[in-house]
Amino acid sequence: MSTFPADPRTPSAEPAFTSANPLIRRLEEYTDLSLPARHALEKLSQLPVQRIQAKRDLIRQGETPRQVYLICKGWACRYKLLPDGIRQIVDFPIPGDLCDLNVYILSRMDHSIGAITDLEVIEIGSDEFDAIATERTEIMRALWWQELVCKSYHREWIVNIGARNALQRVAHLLCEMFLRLESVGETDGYSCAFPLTQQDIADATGLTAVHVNRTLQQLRRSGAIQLEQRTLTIPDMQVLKDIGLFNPDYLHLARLHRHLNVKG
Amino acid sequence: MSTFPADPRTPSAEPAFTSANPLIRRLEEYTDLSLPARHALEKLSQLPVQRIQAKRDLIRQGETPRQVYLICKGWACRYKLLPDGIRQIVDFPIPGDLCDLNVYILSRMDHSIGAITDLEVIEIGSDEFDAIATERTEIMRALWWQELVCKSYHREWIVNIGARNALQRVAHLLCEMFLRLESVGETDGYSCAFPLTQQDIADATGLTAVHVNRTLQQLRRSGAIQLEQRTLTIPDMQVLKDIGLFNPDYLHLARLHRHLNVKG
DNA sequence: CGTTCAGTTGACCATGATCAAGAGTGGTGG
DNA sequence: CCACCACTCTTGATCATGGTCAACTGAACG
Repeated sequence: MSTFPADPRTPSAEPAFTSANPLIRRLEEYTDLSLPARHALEKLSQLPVQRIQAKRDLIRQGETPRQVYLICKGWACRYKLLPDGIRQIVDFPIPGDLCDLNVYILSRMDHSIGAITDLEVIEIGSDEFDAIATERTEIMRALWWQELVCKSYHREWIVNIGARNALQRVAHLLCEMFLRLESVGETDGYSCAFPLTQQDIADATGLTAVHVNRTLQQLRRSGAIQLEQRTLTIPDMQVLKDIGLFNPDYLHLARLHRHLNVKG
Repeated sequence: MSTFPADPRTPSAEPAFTSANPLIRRLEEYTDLSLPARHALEKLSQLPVQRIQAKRDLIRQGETPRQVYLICKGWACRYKLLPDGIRQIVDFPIPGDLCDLNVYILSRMDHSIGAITDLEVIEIGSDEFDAIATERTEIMRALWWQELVCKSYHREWIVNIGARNALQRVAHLLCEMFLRLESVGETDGYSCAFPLTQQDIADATGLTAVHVNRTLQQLRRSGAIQLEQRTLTIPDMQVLKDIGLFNPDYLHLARLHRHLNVKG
């Protein structure tokens, strides 16, 4: 990444078919990766997988990060704890997401990363990472893209919590997570696994669990969603988007138009 | 930035004295820049200055960014507008801040940038920028540091709006802005220029202007702040930090300990 | 001097918080 | 196999933080 060539994205009608590898799928939202780049990424994914139990932390606020984590399977959460014990979740990393490039730049974690579900992660040490960074500036550029997109999620979460009411907040969160899951192939038609408890949703939206409960019931009653047994179904995404004042631009999903059930 | 050398920060007791140039001051929070790097940055700052009137937008959501803006003088705001007209501010860029590196990676702005005060900005086109990026990976690394720190601000704003009450939110915002201003030499002892209207503060904290008014009065009555004629004075930072549950770690100010009136 | 904009104040209201109790579910060990 | 426990979800009653609406003040500016 010593130079910044022009944006390599091309509006190709049908790009090379996406991999089952979530990282590759994710990065291909941004650019059509070259074959050698894909191979380099495939090789990364063959590093030994670490398994983390649900509710454990990968890393805690204040610690010095030693490697980048690539989420292969399961949901994580980035969160901060206030002195009074309140937990604010600021993002839900899902398969294909990296936590965090700042390993190489910031010396201490300013937030914690916890496992929502059992996780499979790959820990990428500096050596492997530097090798990629050196060999394939194309990949580094795609990784920085991911970092900037995650920053865009953060901005939208500020808007969500600061400017929307309870119903809109919850609807918006469900839209975001569904589309992000869809973009890495983790949905099945109109449904996806949805492992968050109502307390998790509350900590992410700045509401209480009690009120999230009532809000979800309202969304269910209106027919906008089904949510039971940790499975979310969105029969008509447009309805949910309208409720949540959802505009998908901030997800920076270039290939959004190819996705099922989404008008953009 | 084709490789990631180890964190170059050293806990030197007294680094080379900081420049009057806010960008250099800002980047020196992260690393002691080499002399050639400083010269390259000084040269940047000699590009022609653009003046933007207060309340004008530098760039709007949906537009394609064409250059990086460096704020030299004045306050800006990043914000998003909801369909129902509500404005949520997600950051206040101040002198030394760049908006945005994503020019080179993201194709469309997902938010707008407006001028709070009259601004002086330098527009850095791709050519100048690529030259720096190529010649001085040290600078690129420092610029990415700034990007990641800004992302950390975003996270803390999510926490601020999602997990703090009105008094805490406003106190926290005042702490953050004062320390950020201090780190680029824009404070004067216990005081700084503070051009935000109560409506601006409201749009940044998810409150209403009326309630911000009452909250500021409470902070004034408690002696935590003085705020009049667009000048903010914080007689005892510790008091305000306690009110706002403020922990400065997320600012990633390595040289914080050198700052006046701050215990860390 | 009138207009505009920011700040201020008061009365009233509503969204969502708090508190409390109970139901359903899954896992664990006796 | 069942009893127990922990956790999540659900529901109702009540409360409070902060929103809404409206009017007024004061300063800046042409």
